[in-house]
Amino acid sequence: MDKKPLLICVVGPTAIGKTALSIELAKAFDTEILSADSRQFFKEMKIGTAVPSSEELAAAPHHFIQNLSIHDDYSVGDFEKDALRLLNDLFSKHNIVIMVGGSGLYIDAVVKGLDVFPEVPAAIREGLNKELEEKGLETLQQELQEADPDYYDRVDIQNPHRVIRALEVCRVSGQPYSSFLNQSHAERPFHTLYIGLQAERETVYERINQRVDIMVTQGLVAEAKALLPYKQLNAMQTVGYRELFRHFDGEWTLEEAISEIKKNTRRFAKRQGTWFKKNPNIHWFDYKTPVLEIVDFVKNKNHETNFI
RNA sequence: GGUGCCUUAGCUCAGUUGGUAGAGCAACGGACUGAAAAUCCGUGUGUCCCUGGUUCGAUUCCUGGAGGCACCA
Repeated sequence: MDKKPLLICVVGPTAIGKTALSIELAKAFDTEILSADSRQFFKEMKIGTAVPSSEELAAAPHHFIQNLSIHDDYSVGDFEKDALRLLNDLFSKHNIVIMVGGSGLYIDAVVKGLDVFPEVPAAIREGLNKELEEKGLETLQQELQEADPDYYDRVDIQNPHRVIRALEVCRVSGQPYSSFLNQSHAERPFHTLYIGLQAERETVYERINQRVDIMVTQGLVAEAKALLPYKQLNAMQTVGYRELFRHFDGEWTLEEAISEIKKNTRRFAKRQGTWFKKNPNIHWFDYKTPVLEIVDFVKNKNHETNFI
C-alpha cells in the first residue's frame, strides 16, 4: 500500500462521547483535531452546539471550532476546500490527524469529495425560494422536469431543498444538474480509518436528555434569547435554538420547548445513525470501550495495512 | 352507599345498525452532492378492562365484577 498519512475519523450519534475520544486520540498520537460539525463552526452558538470546553480545547489543537459567524455564508463545499487545505498543512507536520464530527455529509465531503458545481449567486436561490412561496412546489417541479429529466426521475421530488438546489445549478449553468454528478475524483493524499462510537438506543437517548438539561443549566436559554433577532438565518435552523425561539414567541412554555429540544435531538441522532449505518468502512466500538483499546486498534490497523 | 357517564394503539380519542378496528401526536424504518442539527419519504405497533350469557359469530347487545370521573347522600 502507498505510504500516505492517515486521517482518523471519529463518528457516531450526538452525545455519545466523540469529543472526549478525539482528544484522547490526539494526545496519544501527538496530533491535532479537525472538527466536522456543521454547527460548532459558529462562534455565537456555544452552549447549544456542545462545543468542547476550554479545558478540552486546550488539551489538543482544534480546527473549525467557533471560527465563523452565523452571519457568514458557509456550505459543505466551502468546508471541503477549507478542510483539504488545512489537512495539507497538518500532514506536513503529522502522520496522523483526527477528524471528528456528527455531520455525515461534511465528513463524506472531506473523505470522498463532492462533485464540482458552478458557483450560484445568492440572488438565484432567493428568487427560487420566492417562487416556491408564490407559485408552489409544482411549478418548480415542472421546470426541473424540463431542465433535467434524469434527475427529475430520481430526486426526492417532494423535497423543496433538493428541487431548488438542482434548479439553481441548471439556471446558472444552462446545463442539467445531473451532468455535474459522478465526476471522477482525484484520489485523496491520505488514508482514512473510521472509528464509530455506538450504544443501545436507550442509552443514547438518556445521554441526550441529560445533556439538554445540562445545557439549560449552563445558560442555553439566555444564549438563544440573544440570537432571537437572527432566527431566520440558516445557521439558526438548529435544534436547541429553534424550539426556544418558539418559546420566546409565546407558542410554547419553557418546559414544552425543552422537551421538544430533547425530542428533536433524539430524531437527529436517529438520522445520524441512518447515515453512518450505510458506510461499511466504519469500525464500531461500544461507547464505554477504554481509549487504550482503540489506540491499540489504530496501531494494529496501521501496522497491518502499513498506511504511513 | 345511590344514580349517571366512561374504559379501544405509547398518549388523546373516533368507530363498528353484531362480521376482530382508525385518526392526530409519539414511536419506528428510509433517502440524502454547497440549507445537512437542514429537508423530504414511508410504516399501525391492538387480549377493543375482566367475566359469564345470547348468537353461526360479541370490541359492539345483556348479566355480574374491577378501575376512573361527575352529581346526590
